[in-house]
Order: sequence, then C-alpha cells, then structure tokens
Amino acid sequence: MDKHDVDKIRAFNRFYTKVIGLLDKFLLDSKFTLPEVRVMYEIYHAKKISAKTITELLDMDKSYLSRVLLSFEKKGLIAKTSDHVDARVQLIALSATGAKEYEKLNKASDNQIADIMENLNDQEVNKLISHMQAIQNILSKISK
Amino acid sequence: MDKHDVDKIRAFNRFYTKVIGLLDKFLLDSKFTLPEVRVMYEIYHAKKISAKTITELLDMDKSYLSRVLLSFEKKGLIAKTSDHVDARVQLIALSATGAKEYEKLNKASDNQIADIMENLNDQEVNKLISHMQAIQNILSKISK
DNA sequence: TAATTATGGTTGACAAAGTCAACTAATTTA
DNA sequence: TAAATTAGTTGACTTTGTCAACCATAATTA
Repeated sequence: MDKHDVDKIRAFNRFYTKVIGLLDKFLLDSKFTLPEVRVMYEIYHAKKISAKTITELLDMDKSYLSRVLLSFEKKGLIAKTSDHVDARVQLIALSATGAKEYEKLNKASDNQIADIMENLNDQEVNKLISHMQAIQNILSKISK
Repeated sequence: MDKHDVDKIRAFNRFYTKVIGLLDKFLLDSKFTLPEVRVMYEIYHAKKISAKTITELLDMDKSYLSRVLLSFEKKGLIAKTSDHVDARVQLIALSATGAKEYEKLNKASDNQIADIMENLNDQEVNKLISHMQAIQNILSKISK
C-alpha cells in the first residue's frame, strides 16, 4: 500500500471526523451527554444487558460507565435486576420513562439527519448509502 | 428521505465513530494529545497560521487552543511572529523541532494505517478509497 | 474443600478535554 | 473620536475519561 493511498484514507478520516462532530454537537442540546446517549442506545437495543457488555461494545471504562448508569438510575431511566446465573452481574434495562426519553432523542436525531440530507436528491442519497455500506463491508474484514 | 435511509446513515456513523476511535487511540501513546496533534497538523500544513484560523478549521474554543499553543511554546515546538498588517494577530509556525516531531508522528500514523490495510488486497484498497472519495464529494455539497 | 485467583461492579482520587465569561490590546465603524 | 468589534489570554469551572483500590461473587486449583 503506497503513501498516496494512506494519505487519501487519512484525509477521509479527518473529513468524517468533522461530519460526526457536527452531528454530535446537536445532541449537546439535549438533556444527555454523548456517552450517555451511546449507553442508552445499547441498552435500548439489547433490551437487557450487563454493564460488562456495554463496556465492551462501546470500549468504555467500567468506572465511567458505572457513574453514567448511576445517573440514569437516579433519573429513573433504567432498572437493574440481578442475573440468576451469576450474582455479580446486574442486568440493565430501560424503564418506560427511559425508553420514552430515548425514543424522543432518537427521533430528533433522525430528523436532524433527514434535514441535512434534504440538500441531496434521491440519487445522491442512494449513492451515499451504498458507498457507506461498501466501506463497512470492506472494513469489517479488518476488525476481525 | 425515508426512515430506512436515515437508519443506514446513522449505522455508518456509529461504525465509523469506532474506526476513528480505534485509530485515534494509538495516538494516545505519543507525547501528544489528540487535539494537540490536530493543531500541529494545521500549523504544519499552513506553514503560517493565526490562532483564529485554527479555531475555525478545527471548530475549537479559542481559550482551549490558547493553552495548547502555550504548551507548544514551552516545549519549543512553535514560534509566534506578529502580523505586520494587524498587530492583534500572531502568526504561528512550527519550529524545526516542532516540524520534526510532527513528521515523526505523521509517519507513525501512516504506518498504522498501512498496517491495518495489510489485511486488504489491492482491489479492496482501491475500492475503499474510491468509496471514501465519493462520500466526500456528495457530502461536501451539504456543508456549504 | 479450602485457599487462590479471576471477574463484575463501585468508589475515590485524579487527569485530560472542553466551556464560559471577563479582560487586554489593537482595530474598525459610526 | 467614541463605541463597537476582534484576536488572543486568563481564571474558574464542568464534563469526560482514567487508574487503582476495593467488595462481593464465582471459577480454578492445590
């Protein structure tokens, strides 16, 4: 792989770092921080999940996560039930309130994306998505 | 733009957030922090640049940048010269030491990318890059 | 099976990253 | 030329993230 290729990949990384930063910035107006939103996402989609699994999925420090979860508990957003098989493990789930909050956030985030993509026509959107999927396909070979 | 499209875009964003996180993590082993490296990048490529411009390019708080630059100055990595036209402006450039440090970092970063991409064959690399460029093309219409 | 080691999670103490507002000095604008 | 703006610095602060010690439970092994 030559230097030129590397440069192009790094250029894309810088470019996309900004894109993500732009999108994330908007979340800052919500009641939740970025890592909080990510944690909520994982809980919401797993329905029931251990703290350990979340740290693995998000590559997040367990002490940090513990505090995030504590704050969720105080706000009544999650419920913990202990695992029958392993008493060390606590299974976390969103409460009804938590799920509602998450869905609200999620919808706002969807709208933000849709708003931004307004500037593209259908063909461009289709192409964009297929390029994204192609990248995921190629790169998913690597992380294995 | 329908919900399905939005989902796919957001999935890619999550995916690529992890990719970038993985690549960035490696920089943490260097003498510099992530924002420091980004600032060095801008100074290196502009050769001479004002703090203002850096804040715009990186969307960075000016007070934060000011401290980063201070730390660079203490380490002898940059030199400031005042602008002849506007005495409020200080033009920042990397010192010889600073440029050398940056190049070292940059090379290490290049190697990291090259290492990772080892797992792909030439065709995959070419496709990856062309997908990346296509995305940049499409999305650059938006940020305008 | 008793002692040791490993694991999930919490806590305290801290470091890094980022923000906000007030300020100085220079520059523009009215 | 007085008022408003701008580039950059500083102080005080919050948020984000890390590290190590610790507790309780579980798994391993002697």
